[in-house]
Amino acid sequence: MTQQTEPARRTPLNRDRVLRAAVALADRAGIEALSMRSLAHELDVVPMALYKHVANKKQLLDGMVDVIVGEIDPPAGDADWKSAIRRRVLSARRALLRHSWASRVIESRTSPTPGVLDYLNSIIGMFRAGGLSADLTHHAMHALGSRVWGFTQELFPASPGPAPADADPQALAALLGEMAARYPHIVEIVLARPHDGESVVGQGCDDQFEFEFALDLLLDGFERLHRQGWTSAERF
Amino acid sequence: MTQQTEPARRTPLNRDRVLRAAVALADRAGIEALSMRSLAHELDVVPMALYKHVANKKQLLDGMVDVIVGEIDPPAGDADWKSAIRRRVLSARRALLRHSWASRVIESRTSPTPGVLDYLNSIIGMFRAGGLSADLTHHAMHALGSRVWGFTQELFPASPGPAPADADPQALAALLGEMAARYPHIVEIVLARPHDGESVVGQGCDDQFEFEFALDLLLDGFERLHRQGWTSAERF
DNA sequence: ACCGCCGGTGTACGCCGTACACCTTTACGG
DNA sequence: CCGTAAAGGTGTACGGCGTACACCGGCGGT
Repeated sequence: MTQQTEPARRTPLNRDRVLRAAVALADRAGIEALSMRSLAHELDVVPMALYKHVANKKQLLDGMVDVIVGEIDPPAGDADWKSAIRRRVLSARRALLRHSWASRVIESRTSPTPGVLDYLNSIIGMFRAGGLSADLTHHAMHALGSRVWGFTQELFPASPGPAPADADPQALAALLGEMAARYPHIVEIVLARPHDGESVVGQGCDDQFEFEFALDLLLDGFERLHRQGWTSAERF
Repeated sequence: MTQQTEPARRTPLNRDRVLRAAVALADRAGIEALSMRSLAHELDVVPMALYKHVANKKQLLDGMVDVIVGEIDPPAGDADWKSAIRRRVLSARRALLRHSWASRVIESRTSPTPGVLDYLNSIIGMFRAGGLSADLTHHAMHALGSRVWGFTQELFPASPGPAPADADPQALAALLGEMAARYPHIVEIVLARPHDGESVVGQGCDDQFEFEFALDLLLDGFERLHRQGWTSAERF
């Protein structure tokens, strides 16, 4: 028989399948569990096979970034520049939140990929279309920083100390006491959720609110500067 | 002779010497060249010796962060909250700029060290001393994000494409042309330095200016919200 | 005189990324 | 129809990493 009885022939790999599998694996097992070997195993292939489709691991990560960037909604034509940019950035945020590893990978990339450049180019274009000067737009992009991607560096990646979901509440309260003695301002701030829930530990912050708060503060600032015809030459 | 003729006995290691050597090595050779092995070699010691002084590499990096945080100037008592915070943050920036790897390490740390907590606590205290509510301060800290450390995620870590210090200007100009065709807005922005130097490629941005621009935009925003008695409950 | 501990050693394990030579399958031009 | 060359997958191997674990010399305290 010329046909192999084996379950047909594996459909051959290609760059796209590799990238998608990498994204899926990182989603499921975490970015630190993504190695060329583990990815190859996932694809039922020997590690070196991957190198026929991506040059090296850096390029793999770059490709994964572009996959995620491709999930960001295209700009919506209507609306003023401010809310158009706001919407787009929040869309980027949703994409990044779907892949919790993505922000860390974007941070660590050392040279921009075409997809990244496309996105940045288009955001800049939205500022310009809104009438902001190239000068102001330049500084606005810097001011946004990683916020154009919809994320901010978390100051407290998790609650400090051991995970909150362990140990008896006795010890937990004691720990909070220690914290309050040593870092009174931090504790006060962490507990500062205006009214409602008075759970002992502030159950974390509303990240979405925090993000929009800062984003709006910046966008409003840009708008104000734009209206008053600001140029960077003013501060000689 | 009971005395060894060898150059006496090596003064024994301790945690502090290890951390300082690690910082020095990272400064000199880059953070990616810092391994337990290379650090041990630097200290004329076998790799495993380090583990008598730091639990593992994560803790080594945490310790290095605390060394850098220790370089940040203490708060200066005089002056209003805004300029006091401004000064402190810019001092943090100077410390981080002295150790170019530090921002990346701070970003990647997963749980805060005592030194980090001290610093954040004191910044928060400065907001509170200025009269800002715990609520507003909370959001202000989030809005600052990594900017309390004096750095911002760079959008273009270097100029895109190959390093600028190579190849003939002919090819470089052609590359710029391609860029301008594909990413017109980016190119316009990059070249938008108000008057002076008209070098072909914008020779990079004035990072210090960009940082202060964004920092002041945020601080001014906080001040405005403070003056008008803003609380987060407003946006129900 | 002894013991215990502290700091430094040596060996080894299991990961990692990837260079390189090899083999199979497929596509195509003569 | 065949020969060949490319494309895609394999196997082996190397050097590097973090670190577990057993060990050992010398010093201080009893």
